[in-house]
Amino acid sequence: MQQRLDTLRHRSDDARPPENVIFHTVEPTHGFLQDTAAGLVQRLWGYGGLRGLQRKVVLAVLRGRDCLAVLPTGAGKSLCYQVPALLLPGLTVVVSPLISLMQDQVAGLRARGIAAAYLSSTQSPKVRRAVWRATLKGAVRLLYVAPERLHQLRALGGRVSVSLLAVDEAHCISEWGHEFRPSYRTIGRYRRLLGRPRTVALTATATPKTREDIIGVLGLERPVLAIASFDRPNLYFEVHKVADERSRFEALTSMLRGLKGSAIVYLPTRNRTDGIAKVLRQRGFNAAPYHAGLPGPARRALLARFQRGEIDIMVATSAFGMGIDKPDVRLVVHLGVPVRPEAYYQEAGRAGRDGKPARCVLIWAPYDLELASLFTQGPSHKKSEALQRAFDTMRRYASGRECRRKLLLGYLGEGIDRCSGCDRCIPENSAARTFRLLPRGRSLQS
DNA sequence: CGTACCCGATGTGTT
Repeated sequence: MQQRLDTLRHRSDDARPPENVIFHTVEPTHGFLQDTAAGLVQRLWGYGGLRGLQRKVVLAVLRGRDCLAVLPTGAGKSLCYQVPALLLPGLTVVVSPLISLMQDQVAGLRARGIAAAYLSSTQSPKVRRAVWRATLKGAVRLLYVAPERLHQLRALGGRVSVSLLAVDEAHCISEWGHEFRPSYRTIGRYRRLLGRPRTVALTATATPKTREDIIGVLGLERPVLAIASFDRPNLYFEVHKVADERSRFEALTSMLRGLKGSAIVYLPTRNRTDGIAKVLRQRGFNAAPYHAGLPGPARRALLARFQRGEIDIMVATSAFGMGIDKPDVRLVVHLGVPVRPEAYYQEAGRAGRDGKPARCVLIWAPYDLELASLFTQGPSHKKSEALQRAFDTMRRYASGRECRRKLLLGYLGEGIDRCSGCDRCIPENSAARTFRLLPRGRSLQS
């Protein structure tokens, strides 16, 4: 509670770029042809055109269809709704989970001359009023809001028609909607209130069950599905079982000593994040802790320093996640066992975004499984069978003999022909050579 | 365990 107050207090005195509410307007483009969408992408983004599944989504949305897009980071999810937003008349409402994501998106759009805006608690009443005024005048093409604010869209009162609703990071409906951010499960209601505009839901990770949940909650009608492969051939998956904290720390430092480039170390609690970061620093590593207990400005500074390469190792809770896109993370280590495989895969997948070889390592001790099992009860001690099943998969991931990649991708609903590298399929030292994971002469096993 | 929005009360410093 105290920490929550701290975060709030620091948010207001935080230095932010000036809130510009003067909009430039891009020439409206008429016509619903593929050429028009491609032309727009060329003119405003400088890309050759739309890519595979991206084009599928854009065309489906332009034809008036609902759409569920499950595309990995880097596939260009944002364009899937931004391009239709510019080609359709009226307003596009984008539901986004984080203020920082809204700010990034709006800044990017405005840099291209697109009239985009967001509404959030960080804005002064003056700025918020200006955004509303511009929106009601029809001067805003894309309006970003958190789900908690959707009810305010009643104020549009039919004066502005919403032609497209986009739900970014739509997995939040399933992952956060039940306990943490219940507003996520009410989006469907506001969709009906807005006259059931065509709707596109986007996420990078969703199991078949999560997809059904998203479709149900939003009330998508015969949605077009655009689902990409999640296999990341350049990632090597490995698991190390240890008996105690001492050997766990030894395993961790031996990996970090061989590190070329940057790494993320994930821990289950803030306390342990602080502790491990401190000990690593004492041992001479360039590491820093990151979690939601730190004041907002400090978090932003840490993120910026990590992205500039001034911090090598981020020791973090799951707060270190959305909106991070550092291409050259060579190693992601989990100390402890996450409950949900999709969360594990998403965090581990922050390694090797540049396509070059990278390692995803889980270091676990038997008591980690008991702790994780406790978490499957949920915060209100409700038994969740779905969570139980998810954790069974993670237990098998940690302690079973199956191919790590096949298990994770299978859980995400994808079958694979062959594994490009995990400690069950390729012996570690030959993998160390293939993946160039370590400097010459070092053995992977400590 | 850990993830974030929202709002409104209270306090601090500037016009």
